[in-house]
Amino acid sequence: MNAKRSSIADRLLDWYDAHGRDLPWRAKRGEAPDPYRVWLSEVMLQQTTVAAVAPRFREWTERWPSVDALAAAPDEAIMAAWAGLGYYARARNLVKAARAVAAAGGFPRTEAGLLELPGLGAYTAAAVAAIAFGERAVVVDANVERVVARLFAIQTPLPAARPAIRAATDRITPDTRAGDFAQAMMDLGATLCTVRKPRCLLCPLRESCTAYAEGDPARLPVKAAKKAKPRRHGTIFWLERREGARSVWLVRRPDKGLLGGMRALPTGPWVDASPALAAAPAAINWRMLGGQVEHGFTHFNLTLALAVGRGEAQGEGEWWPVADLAAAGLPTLFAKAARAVLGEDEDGSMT
DNA sequence: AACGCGTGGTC
DNA sequence: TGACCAAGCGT
Repeated sequence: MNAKRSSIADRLLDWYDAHGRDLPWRAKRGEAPDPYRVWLSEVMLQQTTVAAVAPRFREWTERWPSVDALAAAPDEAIMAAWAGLGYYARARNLVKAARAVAAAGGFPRTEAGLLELPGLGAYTAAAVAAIAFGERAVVVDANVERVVARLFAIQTPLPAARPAIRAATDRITPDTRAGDFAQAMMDLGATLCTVRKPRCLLCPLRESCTAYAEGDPARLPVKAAKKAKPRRHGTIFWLERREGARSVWLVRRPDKGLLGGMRALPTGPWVDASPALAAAPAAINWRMLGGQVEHGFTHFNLTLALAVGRGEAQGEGEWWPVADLAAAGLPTLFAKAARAVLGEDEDGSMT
């Protein structure tokens, strides 16, 4: 059978066997995959780059080598360990899922069962079912959407094109090695069939690719226009106590919403106009620092003024030794603000 | 169905 | 250099 007649899946799997990436969560050839590592890596990789995840995955699995170990850990330790990775609902759901799995004595072994776990949606349930358990599941992430939209020259803009893309992916998914097929599609999307400047001359599927034949594969997939990001303003309060080791007042953010459940510096409301001292955690004389902190979220940009003061705190929170702030597990926004206050910021994010 | 939800890299 | 984007999920 020549290359032209062999299936897309066959050619892709041959390419994967020769050129697939060596990633820390992938089982070595001939070894059985560990569902815990597959699940953890898939959750970490949701909307997060391989480069960002790799070191965090290694640290995490060294500290908590099994789902039972993770299930036994305190919430606070898990949330702090997730700090900096973003999308903190993933960590909240990770805790719940780990305890459900530990209580059940193991992971569900089917796509439908996995879909019941918190934090596993259509993509992750299919990926874990295929990669960890060998089920023939149809795995569609942003890489697969791009590859498939180009292979079949699907012109419909995303997200309206999703049903057609899923159906096309189903048609080319093999009955065996569905997990390798999914990982191969993602490797292809990450290394050759990239958003900009795809390297079509190296692509094992070039002969089957309609977008390549038509001459401008980078044009696909078409995407709906995005809304402009508003800018909001707020104040971060850096409160130190007067006595004892140098300590700063930290609060825990509400479980739902932005940065939910994470340790944080107190903030006032985030509003459209300029900041004020509303909602300060102490009625003291605050000193406003000259610089501001800029931070971008998915759906808005934030400019934060920094108020510094000394005194007794009001409300719930804890005094945290400044020397040990790295262990508090602050989300990047607050870590950035702390650096600015402590004058450790050399890269110009103070404006 | 559209929106809320983080962060860092890329060009 | 700011806009775009990444192994999406929950509501």
